[in-house]
Amino acid sequence: MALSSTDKIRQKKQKFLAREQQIIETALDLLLLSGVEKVTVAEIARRAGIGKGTVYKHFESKNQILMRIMLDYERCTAENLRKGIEAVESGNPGAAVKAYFESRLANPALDRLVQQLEIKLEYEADVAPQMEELLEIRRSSIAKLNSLVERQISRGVLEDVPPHFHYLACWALAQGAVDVCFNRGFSEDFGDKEKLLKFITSIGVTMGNRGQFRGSLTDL
Amino acid sequence: MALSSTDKIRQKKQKFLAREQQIIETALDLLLLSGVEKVTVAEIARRAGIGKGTVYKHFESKNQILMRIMLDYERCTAENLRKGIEAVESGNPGAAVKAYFESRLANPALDRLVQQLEIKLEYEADVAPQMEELLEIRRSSIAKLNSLVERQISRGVLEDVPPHFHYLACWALAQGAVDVCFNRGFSEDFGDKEKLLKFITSIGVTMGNRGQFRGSLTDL
Amino acid sequence: MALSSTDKIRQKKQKFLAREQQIIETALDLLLLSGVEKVTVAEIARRAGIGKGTVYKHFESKNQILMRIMLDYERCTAENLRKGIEAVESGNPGAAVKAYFESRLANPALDRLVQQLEIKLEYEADVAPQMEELLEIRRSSIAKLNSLVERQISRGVLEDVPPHFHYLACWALAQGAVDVCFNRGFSEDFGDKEKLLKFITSIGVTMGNRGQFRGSLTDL
Amino acid sequence: MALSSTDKIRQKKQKFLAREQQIIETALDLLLLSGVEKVTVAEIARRAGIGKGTVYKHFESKNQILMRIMLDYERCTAENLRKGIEAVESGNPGAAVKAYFESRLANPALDRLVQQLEIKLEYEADVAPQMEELLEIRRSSIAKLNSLVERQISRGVLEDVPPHFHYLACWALAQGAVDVCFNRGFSEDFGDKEKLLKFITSIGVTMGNRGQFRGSLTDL
DNA sequence: TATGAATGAGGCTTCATTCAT
DNA sequence: AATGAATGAAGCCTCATTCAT
Repeated sequence: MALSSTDKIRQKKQKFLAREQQIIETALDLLLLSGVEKVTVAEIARRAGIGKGTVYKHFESKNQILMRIMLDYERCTAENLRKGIEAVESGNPGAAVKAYFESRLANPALDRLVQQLEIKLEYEADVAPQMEELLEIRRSSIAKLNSLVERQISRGVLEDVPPHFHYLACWALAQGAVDVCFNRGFSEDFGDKEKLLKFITSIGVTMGNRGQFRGSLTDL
Repeated sequence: MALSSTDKIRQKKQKFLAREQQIIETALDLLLLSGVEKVTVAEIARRAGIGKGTVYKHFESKNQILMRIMLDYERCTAENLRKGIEAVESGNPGAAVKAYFESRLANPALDRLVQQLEIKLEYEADVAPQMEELLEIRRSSIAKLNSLVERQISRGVLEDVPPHFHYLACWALAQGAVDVCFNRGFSEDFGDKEKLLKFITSIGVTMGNRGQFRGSLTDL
Repeated sequence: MALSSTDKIRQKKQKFLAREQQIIETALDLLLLSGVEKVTVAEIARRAGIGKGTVYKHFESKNQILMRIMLDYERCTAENLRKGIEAVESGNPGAAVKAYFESRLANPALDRLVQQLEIKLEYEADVAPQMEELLEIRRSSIAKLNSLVERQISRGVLEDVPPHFHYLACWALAQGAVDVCFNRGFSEDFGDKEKLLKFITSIGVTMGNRGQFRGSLTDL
Repeated sequence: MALSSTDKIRQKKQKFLAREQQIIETALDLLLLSGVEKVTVAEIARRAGIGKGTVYKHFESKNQILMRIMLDYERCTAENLRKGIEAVESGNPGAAVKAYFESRLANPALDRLVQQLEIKLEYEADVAPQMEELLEIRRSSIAKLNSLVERQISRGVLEDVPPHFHYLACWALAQGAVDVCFNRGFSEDFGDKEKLLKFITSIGVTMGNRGQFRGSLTDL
């Protein structure tokens, strides 16, 4: 039953990577629980059941952990969007918007967290390369969206405004929908969040369609 | 021309209040300039040209300063909304939504700052009473909106969904519109923010109107 | 007996400056006692009877404290050298060298400490401006020495080698003399350090004089 | 052609010793490159192409590595000095001093490094035995020097001062000459370090000779 | 009343050393 | 024997708040 040396090494690497994932998940849990500014490296380590030093074997800095969470999320969102765009091309016109909304509203707490992380990390020098990578992902998504929207405008499905108006409006609504879920005073008493988010998604799917505005866009 | 004792006292009070306002404004400037987590009490005092100790004569804690900024803003928004609702009652159906959007999008940077302050202060014990006050303002606005929306639903202007769906969707869009203005990668290359915000406002004004969804709401 | 407001302010400033001096002196004591790498900011603060934070009201970083000690010492040495050069010009040919040696050997422990500080701080970014200032002081001393030595060479007092040979040799001997005082194994058993340093100073004063080498310099 | 068991063991020992040497050399390279306080065990291991744990199979602690470098150097210097003293006894009076200077100035960077290591390790408990060994080497050299100098004094070659004055002065000059090579501000602009060191060596060879001081030693 | 020096808890990070594989 | 992941003590620095003047 002896494992070969290669196997042992592979096993070790697996364990190492598993621990990395564990750090990220612990960090994520804590971030969701206590808020971005309350989480410390010491606490992450304690909760993950490891030493502080171990964290730094996996990540160069605390910011790198946060950045990793952001990047993972951004990649996931971009992938979902990509699938949605594909579905549009297969003849399902609302699919992209729907996919985007569902991707972001599937876990609003996480989405909101990532929004906050972005604010925190925006100009932190030690994660600049990763931030650039993130922006690159977005730019790629934008490029795809632009051509998609342009086609839909030329087909008369969407209002003839600059393409980015459409997807930025969409993004705005999704962004805001997430906030709705958490803001005290407005939403805390409403138990039917699910339905609300569906309603908002419906708006997202139809907004910007030609004819919706009934003349209110003449001044654009 | 010596001032009477009463006058002197009044003058002093005026000066004291003026200084308080100055602290708030300086803090606001710095918050907008550097971000919520970068501003220190020392810097506020320095920029306001007063001593750090003086700041604590006016506010019990740093959080109280931030809270005050939030409250001022919330009151202003609520007041604008109130005027909008009045206008609706004077026969201008879209006025409330328009007023609300314009109020929040007039200074997106400030709006965004306040969103962040709310996250930061959400569960800080030392501003709990003021936070309650803020929530009270919101509840009051909500009550007004609820009856307004109910009337518009019964008149067939708006879709027949729970009233809060309408204003929360509206709030979400406004919230998101603000974020659009600042997020890197999505919006940095677009110079026509003005028009974009008008476009989003247009969506806000028409969204939720009956007939917009063309059957997509059957499952609510 | 009431002090005027101005007096009070002045008194406060004095106290503040006195504390700054106290920090430097405490730091110096500790550095001499325990070695450059053993002294911590916490320890300095504790020994000075103040809080850690207070240290950072006076100095931007730990390195700045060390740099200050270096600069103070360098200025003092440069001033002593300047006086020595003046004395040379008043007709006392060995005065400069003697002044230099006496200045540095007056407190060998301090001189040695400063040598070590220089190594530590050499390429630390946060004290680069002050390091430049220190080098400027040295350059100024060098310029004076150069012209002095050139005159003595042309008068036939010193060997005709590049001027900097003379003062660098001098500097080397002083530098080394300091080390002699502290190196275990060589000097620990000798109680007559005073006389030894005088002997070395004598060498310093006469070395490089014309005729000393008796032909051993022909290959230069 | 299978190797005998004894041969295999011998081969293994060879390899083990070679690795030890490699660690020392890698450490030395790094120390010269980055400075005593910047080198970590991890970096040494990485550069040597071995694991960190392996380093600790060869040395009990990081300090032991540094100590070893010192001891190697000290032994080398002592050996050179011994040869110089032999040459003196063969009728070459300046040979000892010359050998000593040449030994130390042959690689000033290394000499300087060792000076710094000595400061660092001076009172470190875990290398105390090795430090004692080093001091023993020095004492042995000193004993030889003492008798040599005494003979030269009695022959009228050297000034009649306590013997250790002579070799300590010599040591001081060598020590300082090394520093001259590296100190910024004094030496950075001079390209003719070679000649300078020869000049200083010349001084070393002649200093302390009878008649040099022309009466300036009367007060000793 | 206004001030700003003083405080110290608490955060991030480094690195020599250990030990299970 | 060789490895390198894990550890945690220890260091530097920040900043909201207090308090003597």
